[in-house]
Amino acid sequence: MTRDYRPAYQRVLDDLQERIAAGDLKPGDMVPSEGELAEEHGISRGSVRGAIRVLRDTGIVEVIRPKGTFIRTPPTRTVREPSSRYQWEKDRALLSREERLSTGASEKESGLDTADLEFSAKYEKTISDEYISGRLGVEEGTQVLKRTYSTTSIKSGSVIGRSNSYIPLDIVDGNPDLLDDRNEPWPGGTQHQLSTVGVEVDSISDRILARVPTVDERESMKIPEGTPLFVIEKTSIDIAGRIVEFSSILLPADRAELKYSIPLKRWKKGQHAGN
Amino acid sequence: MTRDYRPAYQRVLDDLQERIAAGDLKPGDMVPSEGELAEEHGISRGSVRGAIRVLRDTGIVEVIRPKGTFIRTPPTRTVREPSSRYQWEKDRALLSREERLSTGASEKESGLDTADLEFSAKYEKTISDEYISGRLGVEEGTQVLKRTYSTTSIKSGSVIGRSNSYIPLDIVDGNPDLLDDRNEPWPGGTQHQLSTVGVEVDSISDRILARVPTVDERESMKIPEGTPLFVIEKTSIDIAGRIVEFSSILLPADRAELKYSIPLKRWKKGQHAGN
DNA sequence: GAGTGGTCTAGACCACTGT
DNA sequence: CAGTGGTCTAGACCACTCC
Repeated sequence: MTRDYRPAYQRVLDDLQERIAAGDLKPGDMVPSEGELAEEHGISRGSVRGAIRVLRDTGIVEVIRPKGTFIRTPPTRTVREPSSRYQWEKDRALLSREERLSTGASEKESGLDTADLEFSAKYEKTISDEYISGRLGVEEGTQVLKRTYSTTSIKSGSVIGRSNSYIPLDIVDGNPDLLDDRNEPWPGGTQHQLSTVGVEVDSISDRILARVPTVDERESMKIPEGTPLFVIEKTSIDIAGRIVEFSSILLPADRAELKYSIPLKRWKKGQHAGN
Repeated sequence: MTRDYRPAYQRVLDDLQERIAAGDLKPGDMVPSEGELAEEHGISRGSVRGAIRVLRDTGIVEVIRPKGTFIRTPPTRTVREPSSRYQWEKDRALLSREERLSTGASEKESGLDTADLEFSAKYEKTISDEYISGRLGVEEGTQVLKRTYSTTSIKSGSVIGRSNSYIPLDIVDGNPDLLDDRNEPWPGGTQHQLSTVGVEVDSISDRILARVPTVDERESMKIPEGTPLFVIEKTSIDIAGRIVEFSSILLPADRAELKYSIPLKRWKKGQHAGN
């Protein structure tokens, strides 16, 4: 007689994964309750919970309390494509107000409906701490404009992205409109805002990290378990070589993907096939 | 009298986080054992385990069995900078064999020692499935060269990255050397390999996702709990507009960061300050 | 009131390592 | 051998929603 040496919770896990793979459990379906599964397998509820936790932590199921545990529907991903988006924003900064009004910034991201997006912004003057100073290349204690943005999908109630943007105050204080968050959403975005104080952005550099969200972030952005967070640190440099803006952008990785295109310089004629 | 309404495991969690924040528990230190913590707080071991799980899942502690639970030392991150790296690789494809030999590909990534890196490659002819066909823009069932790469840090024994690369076979079968993995590591990398069959890469597009690793990936790449996985889907397009290579690259996010620079076109003279 | 998952207890046995 | 975390049990009470 062959015994089954797998731990009890592993047997439940394998069983559920088989049912999902076989299509017996489809997205939206409720997983049998913990009590039922315990009885089915002749084990205690604690062990069943171990199996369910693995499925939750890998984003396969979602607990909706107190209804039950359900197979998750994979969310649609919003594509963020900085390599073309940043240039598009720069081109737009030269257009008239009417032309800029006709298209927004976040609507450029595909996969989502404009009408479904809710946008909020808050401005605040503050003093740069060690971290922000390092990123902006200014002295600690320098006055900066801190702008906090949040984009939410109304339908799903989930946050698409959230960002903190920092600009040295002396760059923007020539235009009082730039210090007032009632002017948001600003048609044309940051690059147009900067253009009103004579700043032309020359290049933008993105640093990308991924990590597990903190408990606070999970709750405030309604991120399900098993979903990492993209952290994009965006640095804008103007044609004089100054850092004119730094943003830290948080994107839940189950609803975002990033895309960068890198064009390469052409070889000169007849140059290929180095030996 | 004020009662403490937090769940028991939450109290242990908060306590441990305070001790870490205060510096009482530093990287490398052992967290008190589950039994000790249970006694300290007058609760059962099961509740203590709940607190420890949160810390493990957010990458703060690491369990080394059967020694104990320890505060993790944040690993050094390897910077991957595709926007300059791809151009650098292209430039290198034109150099002589000696010049190409003098510098490797992965050594361009900063943060790691060349001598510490172990590299392995395996080639295999195969038939493209639906997914790969879609990515390469070829018909399902087309013959492709599949190349599997793995880079490991010898010292830490952990995998830095792993990738699967696919090239339509008709592109490379003109040069038998390209079908033989004994020629790896190939000085100059993929772009030089392609140059030997007359292919000049014109642009490369990276699609970036992040997700929680599967159990298999966690074990084979020695990824600690609480660490997401970067998935980079890299598509190379040649000057004729053909897709000449597709790779899927896995990078554990605790030891990687990505960096992309986007140069912007200059405005013409006197063009700023659109109204 | 019935059913769900969240939390908790007080025990238990196990595999593994280091002394 | 002692000490660690991994697994497990058989109960229990709770807050919440739906009917």
